[in-house]
Amino acid sequence: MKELSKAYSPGENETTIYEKWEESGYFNPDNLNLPEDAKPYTIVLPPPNITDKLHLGHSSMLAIEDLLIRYHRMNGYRALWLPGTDHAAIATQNVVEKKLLKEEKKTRHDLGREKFLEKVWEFLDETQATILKQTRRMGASLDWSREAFTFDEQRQKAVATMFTDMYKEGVIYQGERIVNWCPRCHSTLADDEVEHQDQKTMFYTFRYWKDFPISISTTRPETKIGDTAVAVNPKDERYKKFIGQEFEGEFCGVPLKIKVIGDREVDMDFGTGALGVTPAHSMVDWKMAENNDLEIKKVIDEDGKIHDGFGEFSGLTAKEAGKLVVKKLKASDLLEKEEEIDNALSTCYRCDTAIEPLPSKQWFVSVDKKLERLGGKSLKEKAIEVAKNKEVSFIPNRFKKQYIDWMENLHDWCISRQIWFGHRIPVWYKNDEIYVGTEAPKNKYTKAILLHAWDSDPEAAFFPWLKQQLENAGLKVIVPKLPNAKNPDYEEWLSAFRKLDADENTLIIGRSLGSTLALAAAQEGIKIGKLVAVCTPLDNKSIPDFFTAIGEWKFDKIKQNIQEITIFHSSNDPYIPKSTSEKLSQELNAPLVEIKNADHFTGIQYQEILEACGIWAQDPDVLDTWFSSGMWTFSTLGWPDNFKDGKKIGDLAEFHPTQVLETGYEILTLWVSRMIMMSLFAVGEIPFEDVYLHGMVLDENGKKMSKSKGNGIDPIDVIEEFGTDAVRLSLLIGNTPGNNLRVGEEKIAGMRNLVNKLWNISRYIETTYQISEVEKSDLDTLPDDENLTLADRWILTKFNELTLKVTQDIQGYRFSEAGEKLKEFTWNDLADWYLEISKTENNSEEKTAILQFVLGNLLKLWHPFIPFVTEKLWQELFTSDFLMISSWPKIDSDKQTGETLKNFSLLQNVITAIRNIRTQYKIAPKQKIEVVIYAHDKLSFLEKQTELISNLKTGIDKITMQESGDKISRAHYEIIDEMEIYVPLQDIIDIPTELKRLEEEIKSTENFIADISKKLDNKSFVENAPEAVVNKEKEKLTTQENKLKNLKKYFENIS
RNA sequence: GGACAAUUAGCUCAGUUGGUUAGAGCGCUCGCUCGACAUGCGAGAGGUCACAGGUUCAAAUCCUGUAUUGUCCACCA
Repeated sequence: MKELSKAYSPGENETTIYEKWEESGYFNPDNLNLPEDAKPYTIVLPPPNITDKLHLGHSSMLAIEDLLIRYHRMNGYRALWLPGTDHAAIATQNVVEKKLLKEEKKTRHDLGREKFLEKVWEFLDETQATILKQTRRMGASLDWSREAFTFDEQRQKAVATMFTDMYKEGVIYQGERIVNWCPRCHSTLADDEVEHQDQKTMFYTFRYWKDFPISISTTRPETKIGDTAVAVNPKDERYKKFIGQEFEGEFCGVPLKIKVIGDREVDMDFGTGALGVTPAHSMVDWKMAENNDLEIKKVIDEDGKIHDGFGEFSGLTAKEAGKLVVKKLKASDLLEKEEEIDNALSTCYRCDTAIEPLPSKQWFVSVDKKLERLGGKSLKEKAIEVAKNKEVSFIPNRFKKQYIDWMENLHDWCISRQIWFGHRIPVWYKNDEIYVGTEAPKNKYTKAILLHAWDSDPEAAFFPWLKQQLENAGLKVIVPKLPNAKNPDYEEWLSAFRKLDADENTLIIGRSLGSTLALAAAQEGIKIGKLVAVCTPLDNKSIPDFFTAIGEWKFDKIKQNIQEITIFHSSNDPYIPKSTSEKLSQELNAPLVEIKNADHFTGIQYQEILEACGIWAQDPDVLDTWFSSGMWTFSTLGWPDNFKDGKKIGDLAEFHPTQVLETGYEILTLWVSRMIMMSLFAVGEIPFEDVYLHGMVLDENGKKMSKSKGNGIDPIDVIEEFGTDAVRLSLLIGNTPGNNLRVGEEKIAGMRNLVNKLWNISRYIETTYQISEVEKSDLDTLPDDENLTLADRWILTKFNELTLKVTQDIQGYRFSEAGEKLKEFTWNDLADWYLEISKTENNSEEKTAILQFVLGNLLKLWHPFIPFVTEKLWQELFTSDFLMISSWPKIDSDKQTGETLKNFSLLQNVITAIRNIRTQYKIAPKQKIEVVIYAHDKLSFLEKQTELISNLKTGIDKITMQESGDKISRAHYEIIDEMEIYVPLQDIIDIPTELKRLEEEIKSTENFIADISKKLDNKSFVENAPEAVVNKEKEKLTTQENKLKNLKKYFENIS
C-alpha cells in the first residue's frame, strides 16, 4: 500500500515531475512512437516579449495551450507545441534605453550602436532565462528542442528572404510618406503605436496677412509657416469663388504662396470652414497636396525643431515657434479669435511624447498590389477572402467581423523603424545603386585600412562604426596604431604603413595626418585601390619635420598609384583651411565632399563617407517587429530551407498549417492579420485553422494588472503558495474566450482546495482498496455488470457521461465548462455520494474494480487541466508509464442511462429530504429518528434501499415504508416527488409555527398549480409546443396536485 | 463620431441551438471531529436576469430603443 501524505504539497512534486517529463522526450512529437498516419496537431506559442518577465496573462495563455496540446497528445495526435520568444524591437530598445538612462545617465547615442546593442543582449539574456524558467514552472509541455527566437540566426535568414522575395514581387517598396515620428525615440511609429490623449488646446483663428480673404483656424500655429494652400469645401458658398486662386504674401516674416483648393473632406461647420494646408506635417494635408500637386515645405525636423530657412523661427522648438507665431499674430493684429477646444493629442505609446507627423523615406508593404501567386489578388483581398470563406474561424466568432472591418480599412504597412535593435533591412546602397538580398553584396575591395589622425586614438572618432560597416560588407578591416602618434616621424610611419601590405584591392580611409600618410605612400610608389581622405593636411607647422621628410608633393605620381580618390572637407575643422581641400581636389582631380559639424558625425554623415568608399552600405534602419513575428508559424518550422520549389519539406510539411492560434484579442489586428498575409505570401497557406482569442487577466477589482500600479500577481509567487495546478485551474475555470478574467488569491485558494480534494479521494481509495497493489485493468473496459449496486451503476453512468461532455467541451473550446463539470463530478458525485455510499456497501471486489476504473480515467480527464497532481497520483497508484502519454478514456455511446439516473436521483432526494428535516427541526445530530415513507409506484424500489438511506448521515434507527394510507397525525414532514416522508417526533413540534409554514407552502403550491394550469389551458401552447414539453407540464401538474392534496390533509390533521 | 462587447444572488461569473420553479464558486446563516480531506462534512437563506417596447404558445436567451460600463478603431484643421 502506498502511503500518501495527508495534504497534497505541490512544491515537492512539480519540479521533479517536470524534469521527468522533459527527460522522457515526449514533449517532442518525434518521440511519441506514433503510427505513420497520425495526424499532426500544432500550436506555435505566441512568443512573449523579452522586455519583461511573464505575468498572469501569459500564464493563462500557457494553461490554455497546454490543455489543448495535452488533450490532443493523449488522443493520438502528433502534438507539437513550439516555444519561442520575441525580440520586440522597439519595446526592448525602449526598456534598455530607460534602464541605461536611469542607471548610467547615458543615452544610446553616448554608447554608440555596437555598445548599445551589447547592452540589449545582456538584458535580453537575463529576461529570456527568466521567461523560460517561468514557462517550465507552469508545466508547459513545449518541445524545447525546437525552441526559436524571432531574432536568432534562422529567423534572420527567414526575414531577409521574405523581404527579398517581397521586394522582387514589388510588394515591398520604398516611398516617402508622412509618418508618425516620435522626436524623443527618434523613430517612426506605426498607426497602432500612436495613442490619443484627450486634452484642451488653444484654437487660434487668424488670417495669414491683412488682405488675405479667408480666415483659418489652427491648434498648431507653428506649422502654418509651411502652409502652401487653404482648403475649403467645394460646396461652401462663402469660399467657392476663391478656389483655384493663388495668393502671395508674408506671414510672420516668412514669405508664403497660398493656393485655394477645394476638398470634400473639409467640414464647413468646423472653425471657419477653411483649413490651412501644411502638407509636410499632417496626414490629411499630405493627401490633399498629392491630389492638388502642392509644394511640400518641411517646417519641423527630426528633433522637433524648426528647419533652416524660416528666419527667426529656425532652430526653435515647435512649442517655442508656436508661441512666437501667436505673439506675432497678436502684435500685427491678425488674430481674430482665441478659444480653448477639446482635441486629441497624438502621443507615442512608449514615452508619451507628442508625435510629429513628418515626411520621411520608409519601406512599405503594399497590401493592394495584385499578385500572381495569389491568383491575381492582393494580400488584403486574399486575407479578407479566407475569413469570409471560413477557411479560418475565430473563437468567439464576433472577432471575425472585427478582423474583416480592420482589414478592409488597411493601408500599406510601413515596416522600417529608425532604431538600432531589430532585423536590419536587407538593403544595401552604393551611391545611386540599390541591392536587395539575403546576403551583403560582394565588394570591389577585399581589405580596408583605417588610418587615424596624428594625435588621436584609433578607436575614437568615427572608426568603430565604419569598421563595423566595412566588416559587415565583407572586407578585412585593419585599424593600425601608428607609432609615436604624439610626435610622429615620417619614416617610422611609412615603414609601419608598408607592413600593412596595401594594394589595388585595398580601401583606405584616412583622417587628418592618416590620409596624408596614404598620399605620401602612394607618392613612394605603393599601389592603393581607393583612398577616402578626410580633412587632409598638406602641411602643418607643429610637425615641420614630418612634411619636410615627405618633400615636394608629386600629385601625378599619386594619381598614378591610387585608382580612385575622394576628398572630404569639414567646414568646422579649425586646422585645415578649405583652400587646402580644394587644392587637393583639383590637383588629384578628385571629388570634394563637404561635411558640416565634423566633430559630431551623425549617422547620415558616416553614410556619406561610406558611400564615397564605393562599397555597399546597408540601410541603417531595422524592421518593424511584427514583420518577423508575422512569419512565426512558418519561420519556426524551418522556412525558407524547408520550402523548395514551392513545396514544403521536413517540419514545414509535417506541421504547417498549424491547427490553432491562441492569443489575446488585443493583438488580433496587430499580429493575427499579419501572420495571415505573410503566410499566404510565403507558403500560400493560411497559417492556422482556428484563432482562439482569450481575454485579459484582471485583478480582483477588475483593473488591468500592471507593474506600475503594483496590483500584478507574480505567477511564481502564487505558484509557490498554491501550486501550479491550482493556478492553472483558476485561469481555466471561469475563463471564456474573448472575455476578461478576474483572478484573485481567493479563487486560486479555492482551486488549491479542489486539487487537495482529488488527492484525498485518491488517498482514501488507496487506503481502503489498495488499488496500487491490484492487477491493473487497461481502464478501457468496465467491470462486469453482475453484483453491481445502484450506486455502482450510477457512478459508471455518470462517469461515461462526464467523459463525453468533457471531450465535447474541449473540442468546442469550452474549457471552463469542461473544468466545472469535472469539478462537480469529482467533488459532488464521486466524493460526496459514491465514496460515502461505498463505506456502507460490501461488494468490495466490485468497488475496487469500479474505483480503479473511475479514478484512473478521471485522472486522465483531469490531466490537461492539472497535469502535476494527476501525473503524481497516476504514477503512485497505477503505473510508472507516463499519464501524459496515456490514451484518453473511451466513451461508451450505447450506455443505457435513464433508469439508473432517475432512481439514484430519487434516492438522493429522499436522503436530502430526511437530512433537511433534521436540520429544519433542529434535531440533535446524535438523536436517532424514526422515518416513515409513504410511496406508490416507487415503493418496491425504496424498500430495497432502506439500509442505504439509514446509513447516509440520516441518523435513522427505524425506517418503514408503506403504501399511502392514514397519515401519522403529528410529525415532521417533507413531500418530494410522489412521496411523503414523515419523522414522527410530535413532542417537539410547535404547532402554530408549523401551521404557518404549511399555510405558506400550500399557497405557493397553489400558485404554481395555477401557473401550470393556465399554460395547459392555452390552446396554442398545447398545439404548438413539442409534445415532450407539454407532457412535462402535465406531469408537473399531477405531481403538484398530489402534493397539494397531501399538504392539505396534513394541515387538517395537525390543526 | 463609428464598431464590438458587457449589464444575471452581497462579490466574481456560467447559462451552447428560445422550453422544469434561472446555476456555480466565494461570502453569509445554522449545525457538525461522522472510518480520506476543517484545504473538510451536512442543511439553508439570497435573483422582477439594467430599463422600456416588440416577436412567440413560450424570452435571461431573438428584434428595436434607452441607460450605464468597458474595449477597439477613426479623428477636425
